[in-house]
Amino acid sequence: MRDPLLRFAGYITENGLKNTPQRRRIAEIFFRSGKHLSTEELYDMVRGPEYGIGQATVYRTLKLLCRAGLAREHHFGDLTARYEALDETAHHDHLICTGCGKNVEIVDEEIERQQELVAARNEFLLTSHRMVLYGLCRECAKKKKTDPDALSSPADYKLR
Amino acid sequence: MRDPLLRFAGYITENGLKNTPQRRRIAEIFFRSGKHLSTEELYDMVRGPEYGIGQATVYRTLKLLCRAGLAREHHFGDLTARYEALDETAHHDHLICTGCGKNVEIVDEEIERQQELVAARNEFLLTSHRMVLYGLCRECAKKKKTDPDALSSPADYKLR
DNA sequence: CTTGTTGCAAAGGATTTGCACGGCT
DNA sequence: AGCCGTGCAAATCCTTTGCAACAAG
Repeated sequence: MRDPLLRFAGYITENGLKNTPQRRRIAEIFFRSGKHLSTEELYDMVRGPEYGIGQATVYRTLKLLCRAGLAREHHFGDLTARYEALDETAHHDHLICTGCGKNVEIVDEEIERQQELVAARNEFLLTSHRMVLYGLCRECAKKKKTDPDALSSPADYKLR
Repeated sequence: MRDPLLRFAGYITENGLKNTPQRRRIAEIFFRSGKHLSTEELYDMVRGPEYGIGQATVYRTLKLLCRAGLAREHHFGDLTARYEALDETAHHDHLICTGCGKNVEIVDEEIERQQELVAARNEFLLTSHRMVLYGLCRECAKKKKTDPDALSSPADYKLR
């Protein structure tokens, strides 16, 4: 059962919850569209002329998806949370350009292996992790050479 | 010049800012005390009977410390920001127990090296990174075997 | 003196919650 | 019928900002 929508439906019934049209619509749009949406972005996508879905429901459903293990909450540089669909067959980390915000998904077997090792060394049973690399993409690095002030500094980017 | 307080003073003068008693006190307490304080915790430590320091000043000073490269903002599981002193001679990542909240600082040369590689492979100039491993420490893993409900699930922990 | 800094309180932004209503089961 | 879920608006929580008084350089 690979389809996240089905998995969501499964989670719902298994836990005595209810499969409402709002939840279906939110999940559907969430899984279909790109990654790393903020609640507000998703809210905007979800509410059509014929749908009157409330913000609160979006928040609640996103949390529910997290609880179901189908989504994950991120805090990158800004203060608003962003959610990404979680497909256990395709875990990944992030590489973010602090100049233009470009967000590349990465995976590195070697790092994953090493993480397990570090955890074991500390007598921890590793359940998950989160890794974000910050840097400048080629274009922004070049731009920076031309006009150093054109880009906000990495330090500033991480400020909030 | 290893002392962060001196470095802070240096940053202040170099940038035409002012070395006020509030800033001195906040920085002093921040660097002396443990890691990963929230603004509120620091605020409580900073305001003594004889000091009337405002919240806003604590927020502002913490930001300033980040800008000076002497502190770093973190968002672990909760929604409030936590700050940690940054000593460039001792970068580290985190290993957190989702059972009891234990927070172990870790460094792994191999991982650091590999991160550079991954960035380079994507034509990124790496400036910094952040990595948090989540798991269960030995005690909590044991506890979980005895009474699985005694601990909040990792998923819940990460919810917010 | 000039300009940055502070404290307070008000403003802001994101997320949660109380509550009455509506809809599954 | 009973209970969960929804929408709305009010409430919270954390953080930022405007402003007048103040203090460092």
